[in-house]
Amino acid sequence: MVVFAGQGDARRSMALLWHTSRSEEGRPGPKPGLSVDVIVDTAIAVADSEGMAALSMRAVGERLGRTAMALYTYVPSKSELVDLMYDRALAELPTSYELGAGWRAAVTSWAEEAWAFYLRHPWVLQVSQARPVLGPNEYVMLETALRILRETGLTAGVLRRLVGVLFHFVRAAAQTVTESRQAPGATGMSDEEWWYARSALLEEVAPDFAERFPTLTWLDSEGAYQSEDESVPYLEQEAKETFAAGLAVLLDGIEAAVNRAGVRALP
Amino acid sequence: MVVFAGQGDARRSMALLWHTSRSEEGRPGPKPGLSVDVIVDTAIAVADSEGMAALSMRAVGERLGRTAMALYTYVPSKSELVDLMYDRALAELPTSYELGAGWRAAVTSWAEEAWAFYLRHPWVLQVSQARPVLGPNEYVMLETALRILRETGLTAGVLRRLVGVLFHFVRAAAQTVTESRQAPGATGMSDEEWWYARSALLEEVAPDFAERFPTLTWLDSEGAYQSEDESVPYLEQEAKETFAAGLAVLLDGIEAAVNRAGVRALP
DNA sequence: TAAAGTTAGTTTATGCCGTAAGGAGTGGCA
DNA sequence: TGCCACTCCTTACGGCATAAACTAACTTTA
Repeated sequence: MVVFAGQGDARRSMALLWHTSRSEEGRPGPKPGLSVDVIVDTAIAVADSEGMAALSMRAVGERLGRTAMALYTYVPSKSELVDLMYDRALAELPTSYELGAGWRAAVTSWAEEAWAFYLRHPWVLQVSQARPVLGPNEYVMLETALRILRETGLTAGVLRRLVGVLFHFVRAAAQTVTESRQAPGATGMSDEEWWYARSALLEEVAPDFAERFPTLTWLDSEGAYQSEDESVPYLEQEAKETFAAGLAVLLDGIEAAVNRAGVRALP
Repeated sequence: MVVFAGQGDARRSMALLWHTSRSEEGRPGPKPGLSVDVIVDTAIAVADSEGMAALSMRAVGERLGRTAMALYTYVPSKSELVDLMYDRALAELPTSYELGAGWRAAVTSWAEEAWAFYLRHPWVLQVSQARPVLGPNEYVMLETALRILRETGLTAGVLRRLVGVLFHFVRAAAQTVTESRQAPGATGMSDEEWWYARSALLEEVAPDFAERFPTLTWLDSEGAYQSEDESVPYLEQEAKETFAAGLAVLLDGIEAAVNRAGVRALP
C-alpha cells in the first residue's frame, strides 16, 4: 500500500530532505539519543546488507538499540524514511565530469558511474520513481547530467527528453542485474546451475520449442547466448554487455541528432 | 522477502506456466470448485483495479467466495501466482507486425503496443524482471521482437543486445507514467496542483536554487518544462513525449549500426 | 456395500509488518 | 517549584503469507 503525504506533511518532508530544520538548541525534554542522520544511515546499512524487503522499522530500531516506535520521533513514516535514504544515497555520485574529451566520453563515464552506484545500492531501484522525491541530491544528479549533455549544443526541449531516456536506460539495465543476483543466490545455486536446471525443464515442458520459437532458436544456434568470459556469473555478464551495447546505441542516436542539428545550422 | 522456488517446485511451476498438468480426470475427492485459470484471472482483475499493493491472497479468495487458504490447493504460493498472472497478461500482446514498411515502422508499432500494454496493466511493471519467469508468453514476446529486428540484417550478437535495450527502455518509460498516476490521485490533487504546491515549498526550502542548479534553471527558463497540451495531466504528457523522443533516438542509433554494417558489407 | 484413501476447502495459529494510543521519565524555563 | 515539551517505551490493532490440523466429499478397492 503506497501512502502519500498530505499537504501539511509535505512541508515537513521537504524540510527533512533539505536539512532546514529549526535550531534545536535549548529545548526542553531529554536530549535526543538519535538523529535523523543516524537513522537514515542505519536504514541504508540494513537495505544494503539485507535488502529492501528486510527493511522494517523494527529492524532499523534494533540496530540502534531502540524499538521501532522510537524512530517515529524523528521520521514521520516509513515511506518518508525511504525518501530520505534515497536522497542521501545519491550524494555519493560524482558531481562533475571532465568535458575535455567531448560529451560522449563524459556521458559514458556518467552512465557507468550511475550503473555502479545502482549495483552498490540495489534497493535504490526499488524506490518508486515517479512522484519525484525532490530532494537536493536528486537535483544535483539531474544538474550533473544536464551539464554534460548541454555540450551537445542541442536545444533545451531535446535535452530534457534525453536526460529522461538516459536515466531510464541506466536504471532499467541495472535493475536486471540486481534482481538476477539474488535469485539464484537464495537457493545456493550458481547462475549456470540454475540456468541448466531450468532449460532441462523447458525441454520437458515444451518439446516443440524450436518450431514455436524459430527466431529464438536461430539466435541460440548462432551462439549469441554464449558468454565470452566464464569467470563472471552468466546473467550478470549478460546484463553488463547489454548495458554497454545499449549505451553505445543511445549515444549513436544522440550523435545523429547532433549531426542533423549541425547540418541545419550550416549556411 | 523474495522467496525462490527450490528444485522440486521448479518442475511444478513450469508445468503450471506451460499448462502441462496431468489429465485430472476421474480423481478421488470432491470436484474442484475453482481452477488455476479463474484464480489467475481474478488476481489480474484485482491487480488491474486495486493495484498490486492490494493484491493479497485474501482479496483474491474473497472475490471467489473462498478463504485465502483455498487458493493454496491450486497455486503453491503468492509469488507463483504473480508469475502466472504475468505470463497470462502477456498473452494479449500482438504477435506479429507488418514488415512491409520496414523494420523501423514495425519496431515503433511494437514499442507503442508494449507501452500501451504496460499502461493497461501497471502492476506488470512491478513483477520482478530478472530471474526470468520463463513462461510461454514471455518467449512469444521475445520471439516477436526478434523477428522484427532480424530485418535489420544485424548479427545475432548485436540483436540479442538490442532486444534487451528495447525492453528496458519501454518498461522504464512506462514505469514513470504508471507511478506518477497514482501519486497525486491518492490525495485528490491534480498534477498541476501537486506540482504548484511542491515548487512553492521548494523556494521556501532552497531559496538559492538558481545558483545551486544553474543548468536546470536555464532549462526551465528556455520553457522546456512547459507542456504543450494542457488537457492531459502534466506528468503523463511529459512521460509520453520522453518515450517518443527516446524511442526515436534509439532507432537512430540502430540505424547507425545498420549503416555501418551495410558500408562494411559493400565490395 | 463397506472400508480405505485422496482431495477441496475450512478453521486456527504463528510470526511478521506499519503505526495509533497512551504512559513514564527527562530536563530546560517560568 | 511546577510546568510542559520532549524522547522513548509498552501495548494493541488490523493487516499480511502461510503452516498445520481438521472436515467433508468423492473414487477406488475389498
